[in-house]
Amino acid sequence: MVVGGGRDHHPHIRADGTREFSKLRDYVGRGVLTTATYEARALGVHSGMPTMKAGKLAPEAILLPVHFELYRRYSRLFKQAVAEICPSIEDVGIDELYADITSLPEDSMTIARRIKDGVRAATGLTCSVGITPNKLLSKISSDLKKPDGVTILTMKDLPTVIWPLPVSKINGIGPKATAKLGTLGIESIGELAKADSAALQQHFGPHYAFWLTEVAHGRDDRPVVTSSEPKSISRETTFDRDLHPRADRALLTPIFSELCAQVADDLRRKGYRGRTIGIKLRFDNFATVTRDSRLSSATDDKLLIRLVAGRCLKRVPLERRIRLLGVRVSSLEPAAVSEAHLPVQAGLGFD
DNA sequence: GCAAATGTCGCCGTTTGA
DNA sequence: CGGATCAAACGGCGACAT
Repeated sequence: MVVGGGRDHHPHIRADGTREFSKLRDYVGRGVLTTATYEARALGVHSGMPTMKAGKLAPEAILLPVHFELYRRYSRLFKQAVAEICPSIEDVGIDELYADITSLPEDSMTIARRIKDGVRAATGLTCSVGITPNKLLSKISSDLKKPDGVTILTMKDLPTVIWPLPVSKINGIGPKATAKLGTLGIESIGELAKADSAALQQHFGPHYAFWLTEVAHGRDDRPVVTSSEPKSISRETTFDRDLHPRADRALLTPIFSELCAQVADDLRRKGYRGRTIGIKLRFDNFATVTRDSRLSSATDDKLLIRLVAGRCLKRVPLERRIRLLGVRVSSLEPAAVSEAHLPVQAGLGFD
């Protein structure tokens, strides 16, 4: 079974009230998978994979639609349950968190048990836990035994447990860095730990080279950050088909305006205004461009956002069909602080 | 061919403002 | 008043994450 797809494909309700789910092989569209069961993963399917491509690997898999409201509800329950046990928690997306448990008196295994029991009681779900000296190692460890696992490490375990792993297991080493390290003959974290410092600097620059060496030795002093303010709020959409900037203008314009309205609405609901308006385009060849424009004061007004976003769009050479359009507002400030009712300084006009 | 949505961060070249 | 200089701000983009 897999979850994802894109757009709204919902189970068909039969006459007797039972539900008929769609098969992955029947999917048509440009969506990607949000996740997949371990059975589907065994066939080479994984989250982020284009749904069409997954359909070729696992045609018999059942395709479920995404239910973000439900996931958010369970995310809240899960985090509340852990918060009952752990004093300091950092949010990392919808299904992960870091907790600083330095101050807890119990031993690591007891804490892991309490967390897992608490999460199960609150949600009915299992989770996997890594308990180690820092965030870097905990992130790797929590992934080692899945599902429903516990991994407890100290620095002594580094050579035997961490060093054999591929460098891509390190949070922050993605596909590009992994490939580049591979060309240098560095595949495992252990190989990275003993890699020649000068060679690393040569290829990655002094800053990133230093970081690579630090993380390869399991060193990480980042604190658990318990609160943060958003830096930007955005909306974007991928079209069912690539749209021509002029021939499909009648389709693009209302989508563009709707994205602006949604961003404005998100800003208001979350209590922010922003000074920088930006757009994002992705063309049929998957090349992505962005354009930003800064205002003299922060706004959450959809018409002003639309006006400025429209000016950004005029700065992009439109020689290809467009597959994605996005609108972003950044340089955020709390709406309470910004002067709510100053006269708007820009002239308004429709294009 | 087939590649979402949302967000953060760092780098770098250019612009701007003392 | 015209440059030179330097730091901060801005804007674009790539990499990475869930």
